[in-house]
Amino acid sequence: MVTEPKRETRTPLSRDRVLSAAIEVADEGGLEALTMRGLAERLDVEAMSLYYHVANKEALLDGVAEMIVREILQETADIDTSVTPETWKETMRTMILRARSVMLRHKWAPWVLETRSTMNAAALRYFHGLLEIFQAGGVSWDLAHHAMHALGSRALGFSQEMFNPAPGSEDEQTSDEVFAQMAEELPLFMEFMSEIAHTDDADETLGWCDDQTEFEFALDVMLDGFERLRLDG
Amino acid sequence: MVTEPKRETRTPLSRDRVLSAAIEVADEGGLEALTMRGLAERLDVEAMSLYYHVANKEALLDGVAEMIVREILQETADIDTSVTPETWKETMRTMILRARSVMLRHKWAPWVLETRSTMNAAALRYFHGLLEIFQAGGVSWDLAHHAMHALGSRALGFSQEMFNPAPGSEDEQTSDEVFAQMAEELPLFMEFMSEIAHTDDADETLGWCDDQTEFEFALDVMLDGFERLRLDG
DNA sequence: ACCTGAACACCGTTCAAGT
DNA sequence: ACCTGAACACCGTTCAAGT
Repeated sequence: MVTEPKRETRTPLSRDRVLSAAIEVADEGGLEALTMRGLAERLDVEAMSLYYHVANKEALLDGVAEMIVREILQETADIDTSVTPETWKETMRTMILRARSVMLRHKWAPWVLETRSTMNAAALRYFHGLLEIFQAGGVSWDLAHHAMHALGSRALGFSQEMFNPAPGSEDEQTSDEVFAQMAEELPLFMEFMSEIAHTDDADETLGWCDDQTEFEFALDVMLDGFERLRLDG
Repeated sequence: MVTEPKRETRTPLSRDRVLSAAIEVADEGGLEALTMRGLAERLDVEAMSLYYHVANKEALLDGVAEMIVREILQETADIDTSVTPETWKETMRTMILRARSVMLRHKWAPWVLETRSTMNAAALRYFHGLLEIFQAGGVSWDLAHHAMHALGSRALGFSQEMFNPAPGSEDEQTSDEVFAQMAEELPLFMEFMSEIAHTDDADETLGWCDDQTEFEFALDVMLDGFERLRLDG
C-alpha cells in the first residue's frame, strides 16, 4: 500500500502521446496556450520530462506539423489521382479543399506549417499526390513546378489574408479611427465597402480569415490559369 | 561641470524614434532580435522608457507595420492610377512589384504585417490606390472585391511558400532523412526535382523564400485571371 | 512630461540527480 | 530507460518613484 493510488493514472509518455496532447492543447487554447510547461501539466508530468521525447520546442512543432499533414493524408486517401487532362483540375480542386477541411479543424495549424523550415515526410507524400495529378493531367514538369510555387500554402488548404481580426475578438479589420478618416479622404472605399460588406459574419473562417467562397475563388483562378497554360504549352 | 558629459548624446525619445529604431534592429538582427529590452539598449535607454511612447509590444509592432506600409506608399507614389481597361493590369503589376521591393529590404516585414489584426491608415491608402486602378480599369466592384481577397498578402508584395529554410541557415527545404526515403517510395519526385532544381541559389528571396520569378508567375496568373473575368462579366 | 529601479509572472532550457 | 528539482537566462510588463 505504498505507492498504489498514484500509479494507476500514469500511462507512460511517448513521443506520439506528447504530440497528440500538443494538438489538443492548441485546439482548445490556441497556439499561445501551447507552452512546454502547460503541455506537461496536461500530461500530468513535469515540464522537463517532455525533453526526453522531444529535443526542444521547435522539434515539438515539427512533430505537430507532421501530424497535421498526416491528417490531411487520411482525409484525401480515397481520392483517385490517376486522372485525365479533362479531369485533373477538378480532382486537384477537391484534393485541396479536403486539405482545407483539416485546417478548419485546427485553425492554428497554418502558422505552425508556415514556420517549419524543413519539409517532413508526410508533406512530401502529400505533394507527391499533387504531382501525380499534374502528371496524369498532362501538365508539364515545368508548369507543375511553377504551379506548386504559385499555390504555395494554398496547396495545403490555407491562405493568408491581410489584417484579420484575431479569432474570438470583436475587432473589425479596420479600426474605428482609421475608418473615420477614410470617409473623407478615400471616397472609393465607401463604394467598395458596401460591396465588401458580406452578410456572412457567421460563416466559418480559417485562422486568418479566408472564408470558403474567397478561398475557392482564388483557387479556381489559379487552377483555370494553369489549365490555360497547359493548353497553350 | 556636474552632468555635462552625459547629456550630450541623449536626443529625447519619441514614438517615431522608437519605431525607426525597431525597424533598424529587425533589419540587422531579424525579428527575434526585436525585444523591448534590446530595443531600449539600442536607444541607450531603460526598457521601461519605451512604454511611455508605446503601449506595449503589440502596439510597437502595429506602429512598425504602419511605417513599412508608408514606405510602400513612397515607393509607389509616382505611379499614375488613372488607367484604362487596356493598361490597368500592367499598372497594378508594377504597383505590386514596387511593394515587393520594399519587402525585400525588410525580410521580416511579412510576418509583422500578417500578424496585425487591424488595418492601419497607410494600408488603407495603399489599398485605395489598388481600388482606383481596378475601377479605372473597368473592373466591377464585385470582381475587385474577390480579387483583393485572392491577392491577399500578395497585394502587399509578398507570399508564403511552404517549408522554406530559415534565412541564413544552410538547411535544404527537405531534410536528408526524408530525402532518402523519398527516392524509393515517391518516384515522381525524382523527375520533379531535376526540374525544380533551379540554378538560382544566389538570387534574392523574400522572407519565406519566394523568388522573383515565382512571385511574378503567380501574380500574372492571378492578374490574367481577373482580366478574363472582367471581359466575361 | 519623461524616464527609471526593483520586482513579478512567465517563458524555454541545462544539468545533475533520482528511480 | 524514463522522469524530476533546482536553477539559469531571458522574456514582457506593473507600479511606485524619481527628475
